[in-house]
Parts: sequence; structure tokens; C-alpha cells
Amino acid sequence: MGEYITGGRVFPQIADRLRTRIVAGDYAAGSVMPSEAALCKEFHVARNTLRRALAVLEDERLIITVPAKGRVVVERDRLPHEPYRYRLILGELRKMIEDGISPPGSRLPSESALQRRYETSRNTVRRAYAELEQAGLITTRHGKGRYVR
Amino acid sequence: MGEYITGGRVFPQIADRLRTRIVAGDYAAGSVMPSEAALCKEFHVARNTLRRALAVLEDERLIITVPAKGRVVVERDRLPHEPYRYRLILGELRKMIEDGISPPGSRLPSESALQRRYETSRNTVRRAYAELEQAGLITTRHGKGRYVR
DNA sequence: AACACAAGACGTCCCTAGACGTCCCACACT
DNA sequence: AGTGTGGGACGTCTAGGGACGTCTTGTGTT
Repeated sequence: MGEYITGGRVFPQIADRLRTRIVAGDYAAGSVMPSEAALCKEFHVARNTLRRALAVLEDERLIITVPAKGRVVVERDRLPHEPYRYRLILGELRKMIEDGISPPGSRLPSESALQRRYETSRNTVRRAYAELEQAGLITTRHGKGRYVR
Repeated sequence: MGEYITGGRVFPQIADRLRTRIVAGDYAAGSVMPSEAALCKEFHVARNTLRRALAVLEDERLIITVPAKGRVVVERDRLPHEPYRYRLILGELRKMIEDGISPPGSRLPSESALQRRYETSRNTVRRAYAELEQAGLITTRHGKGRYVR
């Protein structure tokens, strides 16, 4: 816990301390930083102030904000991978379809199969399939399964 | 684990065994029975079969099926209370408004206040408020709170 | 042929938890 | 007056877990 320098603005100081942690590797590249709430507690500042500090770091391209996820520390010379699970599943399924690995008419994995494969919830799997259906790439037959259109 | 009586139908047997548990109080009145999945496992039967057995008990007014909740054992001479949390909150809030305890223009409890009061999730609180707003009973002012219309 | 049963797939709903996003307001300090 | 801070409220999204509802398809018994 550092002292508060009276007179100076506080959010730049917090930005400094967070930047130090990032370059030192305390917050590993590619990982998610502690949440706003956690950092607010640690630094004893309001969310307002903390967010300003984080905005500074984002301006410096040190972190990327991912809503519903958190702040991800940027990895140099590596493009950021998909932060959302359902988007990841969605991408892999779409690739299988577009590459012809799952030809039109073929049956796609069941929800429970994907649930096991990706170690995720049924909700997330369904979300991915919902978008594929929305995109017109697949059709669903109740009680039977999903098929490539 | 009892034996299976060859020749007889199995779902009536399961209904019998479940009925016995209910009248014996193994499944207390007002409580929720084990889920279909759990009972399927215990009796080593398909969901189909188990549901038939449960349908028998529901016909006999011994249990009530509550989607997303489970089977509730009926309480004699007590009308069943609201099974869904958000409906319960909704009901109490509406009563406060209609009884004039929360007069028009007055501010309603914040989401976090209700969250604490009912020991529930923010989602559930929001759900209740959403229905009140849908019903035109309240209005929401972003950043300020909710008010009786 | 009809029925019971098994097994599995998808559909819908309730509930919890946690992130970030936005807005509003009071206060202090400049 | 303007800015920084603290603090709070509501908005939206991702994710996980679980219950019942419905549909389809086999298999075996009657």
C-alpha cells in the first residue's frame, strides 16, 4: 500500500502501479487482470477513478477490455484469441462446415457431445448452434439432431 | 432395491413405491421431490417410465409439477405458495404499491437492497421489477432508481 | 398391431455469479 | 465554473447448473 501523494491526481498513480505490474509480468501476457471491483478494493479508490487508470493503460495498448470477461493483458506478436467460449465453438463448427468436413446433410454433434468435448455448459453450446442456425448454415430437427443445410 | 415383477407393468410399481414414501413422510409435504433424473437412476428406469409413474401421483393430487423446479408434495389444507422466487418478490412489491404503502412517486428499493433482503440474485430481482414495469406500475430512471408511477 | 420401455435429442424455463458499461449525484479542491 | 473523486443505481453480456416438456427412434412383449 503506497502513500497517497497529496496534490497529485490519483488515477495516474494507479495507472503507473498497474503498468509496473504488467511489464514485470505480475499480470501475465494473455491473462485476465483482476476485476474492477477487486482493484477498487485493493487501491481503496472509487470505480470511477480506477476506470480512468485502466483507460490510460488501454490507450497505451497494454490491455484490452473484454466486456463480461475482464481486462486482458496484450500479448506482443500474438493476435488475441477468441475471448468468448461460445464464439470459439461457433468458429470451429463453422470451419468444419465451410471446409466440407461436415458436408451438407450430415449430422452434427449433439449438444451433450459438444458439452463434453468443450467441457462447457449446455447453454453455451446451444448459443453457438443458435448462431449457426441464424446464419442459415444448419437446420435443427427436434428430437433428432442438427444437420448441415 | 426391490425386484422387478415380471409380467406386471413397471410404472405402476414405481408409482406405488413413491406413493408410499409420500404418505410415510419420506418426502415431506411442501418439499420438492428428487428430480426425474435422480429417480431414474435410483429405479433404473427410463425417463419415459418414471414420468408415467409421476403422472399417476399427479392424477391422485399427491404432487404438483412445477416446471424448472420439480415435483412438489401437496400440503393438505394449505394452498400452495408461489414456487418461483421472482414471482414472490413481484407479488410483495405489487402489494406494497396497490395497498398504498409505496405511494405514486415514491422510490422503490434498489436492486441491491432487494438482493440482500431476499437473499437472491440480481437477475431475479430485475426480473420482478421488469414485470412490474411491463405492467405499467413503475418507471425506471437510469442511475437513479425505480419509482411508483 | 398395440403397447411399454429404453435411450437420446432438442426446447424452455428458473436461478446464480460475475464482468464491464452507463448514468446520476454529492462533495472537495482548484 | 470546472475537474477529480467517491459512491450508488441501473443496463447488458457471458457462463454455468438444473428442472421439466416434447419429440424421435429403437426394442421387446403382448
